[in-house]
Amino acid sequence: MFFRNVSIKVLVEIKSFCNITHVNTILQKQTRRYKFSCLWEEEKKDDGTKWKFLEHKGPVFAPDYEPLPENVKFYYDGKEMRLSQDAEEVAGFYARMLDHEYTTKSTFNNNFFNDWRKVMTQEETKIIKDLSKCNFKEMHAYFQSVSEKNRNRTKEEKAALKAKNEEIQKEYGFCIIDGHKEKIGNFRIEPPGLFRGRGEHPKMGMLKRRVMPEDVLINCSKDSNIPKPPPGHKWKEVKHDNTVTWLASWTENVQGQAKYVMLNPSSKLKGEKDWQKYETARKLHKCIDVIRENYKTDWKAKEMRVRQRAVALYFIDKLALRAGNEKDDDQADTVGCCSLRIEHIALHKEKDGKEYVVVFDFLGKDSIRYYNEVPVEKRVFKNLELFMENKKDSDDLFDRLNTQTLNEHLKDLMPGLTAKVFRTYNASITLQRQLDELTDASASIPEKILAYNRANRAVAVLCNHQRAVPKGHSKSMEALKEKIQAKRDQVDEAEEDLREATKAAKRGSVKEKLACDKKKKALERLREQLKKLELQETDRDENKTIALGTSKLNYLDPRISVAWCKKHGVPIEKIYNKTQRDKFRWAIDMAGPEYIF
DNA sequence: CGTCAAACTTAGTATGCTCCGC
DNA sequence: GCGGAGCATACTAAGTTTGACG
Repeated sequence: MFFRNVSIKVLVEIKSFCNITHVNTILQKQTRRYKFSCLWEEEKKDDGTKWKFLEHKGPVFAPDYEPLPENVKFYYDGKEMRLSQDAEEVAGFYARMLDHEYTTKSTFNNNFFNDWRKVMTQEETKIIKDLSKCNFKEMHAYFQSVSEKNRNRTKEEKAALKAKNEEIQKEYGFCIIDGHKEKIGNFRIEPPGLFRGRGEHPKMGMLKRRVMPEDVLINCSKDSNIPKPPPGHKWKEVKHDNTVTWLASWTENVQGQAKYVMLNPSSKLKGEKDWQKYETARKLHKCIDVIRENYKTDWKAKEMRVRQRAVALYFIDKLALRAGNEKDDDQADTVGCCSLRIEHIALHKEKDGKEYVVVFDFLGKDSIRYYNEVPVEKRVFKNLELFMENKKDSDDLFDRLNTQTLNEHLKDLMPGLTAKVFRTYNASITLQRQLDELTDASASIPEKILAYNRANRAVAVLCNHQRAVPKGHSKSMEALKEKIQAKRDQVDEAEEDLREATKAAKRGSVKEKLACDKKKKALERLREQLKKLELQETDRDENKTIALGTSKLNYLDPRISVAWCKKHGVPIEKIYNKTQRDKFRWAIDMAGPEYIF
């Protein structure tokens, strides 16, 4: 807080004699900080407007389809067949995925074949009636050879390509919003292809149509340079809605959902929103005890609706479960807290020596499995038994509860409180507590970084952030183990060397003494290297199925990390990479050396 | 009140790139 | 220089929340 106030004061002075848009780089950075702080300290205008001026060049469209070379053939029922351009393009989407697991699934194949036939000519549909008679192998091989060629591009080709991309980025990748140039997050329209849902998605394999300018809505200021559609085309509509933050949008055909072009997380607009999110979490910290008392009392409520709400909230708080909205059956069957079904939990009066254990086993967001054995209070256990009475496996556990009513209740407990705030809050406070517990102030920097990663990992475990085991993990572990052994041998050798040298130095001249010193240093260096390797081993193995990135990016208040770095003399670059530093610039600029909770 | 969809955040994976040991 | 592991980035699917509508 101290730092922040000083900076603001100083910056107000700077601002008083500077034109913000024309100061030099250093001042610009300072000015931005000023503007951030200022906007956040002031009551923001509460009229829902997100900007006053917005100008951009519109999105970048996917490149046109390039027909296959003549010699790449498609065969149906053993016979060569020339496909129409549209049919060929869609066939190509499938051919690319031939060695992917998707193409072994009947849902994927049926959906693809169905949609493929829709783009065929009438003659083609008359012939192509059975996917299993289609031979895409030449097409597949062709695409493989193309990507192989791309991989083997010369340095010059690569540089040229990079330059071209940068050109596009420069032109389309930025917008002007309220006098500032800001990076756009996704300025490229999604190219056509086959829909790849996660988990058992009923729509997997469906054709994702090519998006045309005629599908695209543009949002910008009336008085800005309105983006031009590609030659010969028109936008669907140009609007000037300053209550939203998107620059362009279109409706995707598979699920009928809107897609948006929005700003990069480094932008002020997104940064402010992020900051607000963590401020709400801090507010929750101030009343969490009351809220916990409150839901514990409600475990005894007369109304079943209230009891269910109280138990659900307990899970959300204790286990960091997601809210769990209802889903349609044209999506993968996944659940969160409110949508848990009887089949997703099992009750054990006693399990592995613990009393009142609830076993959770369900698929959550992205069809990631959540498995957890949790001892709970007796009262919670009894309530769950009650909720499960006379129900089928496929019935809702909380049949009197949904996310809307839960969030309405939360809003009454604290303004701005919703179910997901608990996830943010518990993640951030876990980080802070773990950092305090795991960091040894006298440890080396690599050891401190290991401590940070462990704290980060505790949060990832809490939030159930998982990833596939990296390909070749066990192999790379073995290699690392070998390296460690080799280093150990080196250390032993160096120790022996030093012993000899010490002996020589005792009776020897200046020259021998110097040699001895050198050996000492060499040994030190080797020991350092060994330690580093050993730390790396622990870190990597503990990490194999846990994804740290998601929590770091979305759940951990960056001010905690920044404060920890300052307190322990760890350079911020050791914790955050470039992208992350850009996103968290507001915290890096503002945070003092003290924690936030 | 329930339903729907708009708008925005959160999520894992594919791909590209860098850096390290050989 | 070379190859490959691992990191960074791009991509886009899948969530949450809110507010309009009937």
